[in-house]
Amino acid sequence: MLGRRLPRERLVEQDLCDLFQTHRGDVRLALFELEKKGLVERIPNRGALVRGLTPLEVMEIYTVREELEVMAVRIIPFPVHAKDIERLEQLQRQHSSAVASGDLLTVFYSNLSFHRVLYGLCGNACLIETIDLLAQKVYGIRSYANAFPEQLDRARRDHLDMIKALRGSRRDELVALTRRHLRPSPEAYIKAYERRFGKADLAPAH
Amino acid sequence: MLGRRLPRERLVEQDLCDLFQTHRGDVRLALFELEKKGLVERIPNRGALVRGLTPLEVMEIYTVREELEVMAVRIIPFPVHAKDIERLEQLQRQHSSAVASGDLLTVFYSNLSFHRVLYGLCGNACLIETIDLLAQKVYGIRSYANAFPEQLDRARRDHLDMIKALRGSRRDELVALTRRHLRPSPEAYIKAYERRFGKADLAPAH
DNA sequence: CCATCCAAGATTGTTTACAATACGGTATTC
DNA sequence: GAATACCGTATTGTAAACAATCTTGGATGG
Repeated sequence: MLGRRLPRERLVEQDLCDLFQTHRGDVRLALFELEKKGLVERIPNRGALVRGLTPLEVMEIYTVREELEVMAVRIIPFPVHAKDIERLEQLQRQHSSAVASGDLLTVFYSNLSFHRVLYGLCGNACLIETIDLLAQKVYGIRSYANAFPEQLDRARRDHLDMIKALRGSRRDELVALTRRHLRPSPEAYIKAYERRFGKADLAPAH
Repeated sequence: MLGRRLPRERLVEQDLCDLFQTHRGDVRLALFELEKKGLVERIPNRGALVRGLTPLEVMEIYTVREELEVMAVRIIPFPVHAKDIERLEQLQRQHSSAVASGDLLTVFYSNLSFHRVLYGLCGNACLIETIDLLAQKVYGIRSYANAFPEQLDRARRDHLDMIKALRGSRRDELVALTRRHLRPSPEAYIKAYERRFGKADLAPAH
């Protein structure tokens, strides 16, 4: 999620055991799980590698994400309890100061919490979980969008606007903000991808 | 999915090793995976049990399923290729004859294939995968709906109507059919649940 | 009679060792 | 000189043994 591990990089089980101070059983479990999430590619008897996403995959994931996140904000019961708004504002402040100080790890986590709480308001546990799952699939491309400070700042302002819309129970505005908020990430990734590999390549990454 | 294993039934690793002729490593992997899907509950150091779904969970899952399946049929490119229609008809015939002969295992699998091919037409791999994931979460409640032959027959007729709508490129009709097709399963489950435990109980299953 | 404690058994979690497989380089053959 | 066979190494996949934990049943004491 921070762009430290690059696509096609090998993930050797024993190395990960040393790194995370655990045994191969758990590392194995994690690798299989990450494979299911699409973040890791596993080749039998050969090992695991970091998996890159093609622009096509990214677009498809974001299409579904948009549908689900819009669905979530559509079913949030209005008006939202003041306590929930406060919780969001608190996370937003945390996110905001992390953006200001350039602490990308905290940016990542506070942004995550913000959205979890926001979508959590919808009350449908399955929907929340599914939104989370899809977000995880594209963790790896966040580092592209977050490379530009202006993108981070725009996200910060989106959050503020979302809180305002929530407070005023303006659902349509919230839906529009949700859609807008999702756009830049895939766009930044696809642009970066095309700069590197050219426009034609839409085949799965190997 | 066939109702052989009942909620709260224990799943002992060694027993499953014997049953599936494999070693504990793989059984362990499977149990963790099933836990993530919500079909199995794991208690650390104590073991795994078959997990029951509450009516609330079932309703939530079906709400999201409906959204996604409707999304899928909305983006299917029309007209559908004749070859794809034929493939669906073939699976529908298989399903139909399994219903007639009461072969529930084949009913299950041919129904699964039918829907996979149908939603596969939408072309969005992530959407297809997510629909599949949610379907898996409610595999366990199918045995309730399938207990009544008239339900099986209704499903059979739905499939025929869907094929007709596909052939005629009537999208709105397909959407309506998709919604209708999803209704009976959760209803049958919730009715059976209430008969057994009473209406008030909406807490998570233990 | 009830609560508590303890020990035996069952089960999961971890470690280790070993087997199977795939890759890369070197020698061999034509 | 090129293709191929071979072998050592690195890594994954499997098996077995061991340790940790929990449950159960009965004994003990109040």
